Amino acid sequence: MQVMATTWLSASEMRAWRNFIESVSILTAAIESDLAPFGLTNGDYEVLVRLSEAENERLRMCDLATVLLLSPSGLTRRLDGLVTAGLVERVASPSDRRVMFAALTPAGQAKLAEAAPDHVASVRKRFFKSLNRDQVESLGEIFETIKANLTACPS
Amino acid sequence: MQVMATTWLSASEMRAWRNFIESVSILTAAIESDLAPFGLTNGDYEVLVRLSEAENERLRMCDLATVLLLSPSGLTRRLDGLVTAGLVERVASPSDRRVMFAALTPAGQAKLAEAAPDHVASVRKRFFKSLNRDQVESLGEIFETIKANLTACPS
DNA sequence: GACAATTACTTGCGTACGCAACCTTTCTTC
DNA sequence: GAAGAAAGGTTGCGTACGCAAGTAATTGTC
Repeated sequence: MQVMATTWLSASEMRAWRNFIESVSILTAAIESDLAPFGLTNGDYEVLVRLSEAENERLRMCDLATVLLLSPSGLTRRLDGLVTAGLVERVASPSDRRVMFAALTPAGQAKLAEAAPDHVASVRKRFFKSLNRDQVESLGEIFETIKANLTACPS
Repeated sequence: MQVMATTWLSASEMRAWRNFIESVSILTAAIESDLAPFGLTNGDYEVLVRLSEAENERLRMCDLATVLLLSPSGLTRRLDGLVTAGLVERVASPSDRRVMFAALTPAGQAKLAEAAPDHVASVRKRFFKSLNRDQVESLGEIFETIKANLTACPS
């Protein structure tokens, strides 16, 4: 499709790209497995966190899907599991009958409180432990930039 | 919720962590969709690249699984698709009859040659475009460190 | 040289998730 | 205020992949 002379990745870019890709794989698997003893997946945990941060510990499904970068159907199924586990409730909106809220239950709050310290420790150990202060700073800046660039050109 | 004295993530760490997580989601989806017109997934592409870099354009299944960070069964299925598409062949090893090689076919080489320029352009556009030289350098260093840390403590 | 133990790969099964299709409710427009 | 458009959510279907179990071949041990 693109006929032009290709500019390959430089050695420096290649190093960044491959290490990044591989780190992501290993990291998510490691953090996932650290979370497994609590009966939560990484995605489950994210749901609980987002709900706990929300007003009244509840969010509309579509808003939750947006912040989690999940498709509507993906969220529906993810929630099914959490509802079955009793950690989250579906609550109909009184004002708009299309809308369902996902609401944290007391059990969900308890589960999050139980898992959070270990999860934070896990992230620290897997991700931040080997980095110095400047690197953490750089990292925040770099991915803020990348995210902005990604959302700017969704094409 | 949090009753105990946990060392939470600092603001700086939080920023790095969330932007990182979100960038990964958006980035992989974007790159995946850039690759879709070629009939390849991200994972497919990685297989083709690794085989193209290997001696005789072939690798033992278990070695390929290792470099791709994929489970044996995951690789078996991934290869099924590529074999059906005619991009890769399974070749029995003459010296060890347990072993199967995954070997790039001419069609596979052609497909890679066809997709690579766009893929590189995609990675550049999505990931590197907004970063300066120093940031790319930092990134390489940071994820090299993280990867080393991850492989060092698999616990 | 027979019999574990190990290695290489595949298959059955379960889970996660995206897309497209669908239903319901609300908003818009005239 | 009725018809069409849009928004919110769920379901059916297909794909990806990990784990555990199974098969086949090789290696190690005595």
